Amino acid sequence: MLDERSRQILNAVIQSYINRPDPVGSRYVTKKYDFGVSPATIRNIMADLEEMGFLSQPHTSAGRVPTDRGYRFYVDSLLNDKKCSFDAQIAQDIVKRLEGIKNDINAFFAEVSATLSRMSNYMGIAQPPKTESATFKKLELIRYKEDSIVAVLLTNESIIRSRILRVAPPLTQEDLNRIAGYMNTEYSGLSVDEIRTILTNRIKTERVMWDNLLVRAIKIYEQLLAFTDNELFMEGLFDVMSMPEFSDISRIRDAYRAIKDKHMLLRIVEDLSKTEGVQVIIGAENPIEELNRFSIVASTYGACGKKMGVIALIGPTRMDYSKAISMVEMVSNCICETLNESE
Amino acid sequence: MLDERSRQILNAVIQSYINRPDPVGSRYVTKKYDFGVSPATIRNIMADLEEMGFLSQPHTSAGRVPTDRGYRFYVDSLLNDKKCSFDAQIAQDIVKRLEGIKNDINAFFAEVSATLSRMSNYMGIAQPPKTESATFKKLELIRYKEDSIVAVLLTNESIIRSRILRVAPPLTQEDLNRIAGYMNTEYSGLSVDEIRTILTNRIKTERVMWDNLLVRAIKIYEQLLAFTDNELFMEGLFDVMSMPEFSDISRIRDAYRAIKDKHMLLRIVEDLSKTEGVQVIIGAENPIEELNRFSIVASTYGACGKKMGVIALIGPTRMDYSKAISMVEMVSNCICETLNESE
DNA sequence: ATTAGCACTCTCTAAGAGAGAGTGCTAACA
DNA sequence: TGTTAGCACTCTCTCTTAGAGAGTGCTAAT
Repeated sequence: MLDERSRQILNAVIQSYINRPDPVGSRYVTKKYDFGVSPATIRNIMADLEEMGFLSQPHTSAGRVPTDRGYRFYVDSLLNDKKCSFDAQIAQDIVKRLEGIKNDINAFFAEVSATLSRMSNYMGIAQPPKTESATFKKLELIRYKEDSIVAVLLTNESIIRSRILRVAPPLTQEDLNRIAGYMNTEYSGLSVDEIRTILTNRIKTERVMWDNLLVRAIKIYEQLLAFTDNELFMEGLFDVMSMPEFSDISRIRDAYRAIKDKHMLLRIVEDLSKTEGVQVIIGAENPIEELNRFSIVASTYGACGKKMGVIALIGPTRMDYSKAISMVEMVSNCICETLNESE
Repeated sequence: MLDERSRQILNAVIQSYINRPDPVGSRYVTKKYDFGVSPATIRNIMADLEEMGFLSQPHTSAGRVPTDRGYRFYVDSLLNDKKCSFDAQIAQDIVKRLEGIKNDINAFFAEVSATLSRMSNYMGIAQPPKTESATFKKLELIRYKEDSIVAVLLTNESIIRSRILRVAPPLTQEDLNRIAGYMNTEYSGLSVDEIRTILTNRIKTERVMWDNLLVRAIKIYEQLLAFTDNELFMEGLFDVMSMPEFSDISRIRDAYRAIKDKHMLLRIVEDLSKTEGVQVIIGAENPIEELNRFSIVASTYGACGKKMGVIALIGPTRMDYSKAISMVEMVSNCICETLNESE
């Protein structure tokens, strides 16, 4: 439905516009790209492209601007074509930088989001792996004060979760040791979430054989998991906001609030985490209205084939998709590499 | 040097300007505040105040705007006069909200900064207590993988610090227990920092009596403290940035970077933490040039008379100092209360 | 000491003119 | 039939100008 030349012109317009957010005119296209035809011809084709919904005009006598549909076409052909691969050197640098802090899962993913942002000038987002999907390694329970204990949960994925929990009635350190011992011998190697299911089933079927302590164990375990430290690291919000298309500060207020709102982003990220590989959400494709002028390039990451979380870049719809996609892809690979090494 | 009426007029101008950042004219003052004199008189006095450096004019035929010196005068007399005390109800609400999360020191101070920001519409900053100044309660060491252990440090102040540490050569769980046991029996109740000093001294004087393990203990302890999770929570950056005086987005770029830069803020906060009580830094009083158009209202907080950290509000120089001061004061008290209860 | 009156200064806004960029259409051309 | 040159037209942007409005400083009168 779109001949080769039209596609090339569409690409030319989009790339121009990505470089600088000014409407692209026919004359400019002939000057900058060598199609061997006159501006008038370009104009005709651009009019066609507009009719098909790939381009639009801010006003009658302005150049053309890509529509979301235009970007979509562009991105799809980008995803199908060759991947513009990244400099291996850069990847090495990132791996090296991440290597140093892989033992601190939060610092690690904070650095991931910072790296994404720094390299792209868009907003970088990194969701650390959920404790729930990690592999239970060890539980340690320590008496803290009369009515409170400290529970420390270790997983194979270098995730440590430690919390002060309220327990009533009080438990002795011996009790705690027995509970922890039970958990550690029985459940080591299962996923944190599986254990939760098993525990709740167990209490139904076995009817308090282990008596009190099993119940207490479950309570503690639940309490420990109740804290959703479902963090999301983001960096570079302001970089995006200071791009020329957002120079009118009043208009971006809502967008800012939406982007800043971690919960809202989390919802999107959760959706994304269902699908593997790089995904691109362009402008109004996003269900969140406030984000209609932004695009998201996201990818899941994981180790050993297991999806563990999502990283993403958020930028204006006219973002450099080619760069963003390859960057997200690369960083995702770096994460996998680093995580796998630490196994 | 300043008669009563002049002071009142200065106050009037400043309060007007705080409400809305428009230069304040003589006519406006007579209308809004009832001094029983004509605009001409006000003009004379304002001219005097300008001469003394408390007010200035954006241009010859505009109203007056307070200078930093004007604000300083205003704030000082504010601090000397009655404290505008806060609604006890609000304080109760805050205490209640904080109560629920006092066991998670990070969530706690994240909430503090959010509360400060939400209530004032300025930027709220909260520095959680440093681990170093907390009281050592217990150290727990757990073997994690061949060459790494998990160290968990508990303090009386509900601070948990847990890290994966690399240890070489490997240590058995027994070794770890001995090290932890040693630390727990010897040092419980001292401050985390004191212990550090004692340990290093000890190794010098006692010359490796405890042999290897003491050295290992010190190494682990140092390693654990090496991570400066000297966090600073901030909330509401954008609220400040979207105030009318910053409507020109390009001009606030540097300021944004300065404010966002936690390290820079940390330096200021560190300075502030030396002095007790509420402190106000107005505009250019701040050594950081990028922050010359902002003011900071800060206060230390602590429990049992011990200074533990700093909270602050950052806003434009025309911020509502009265409100900001009493708010910071109140929140500081709420923190103290909550922390003391948990002892 | 205070005030009314007045000339003056500066900003802000609206309106208008002209330049510039880019389009769509038409008619000619290969 | 696809391409192109030419041209009138549209819309934005910028610059200028003029006038309104707000507020001042000064002077002379109270």
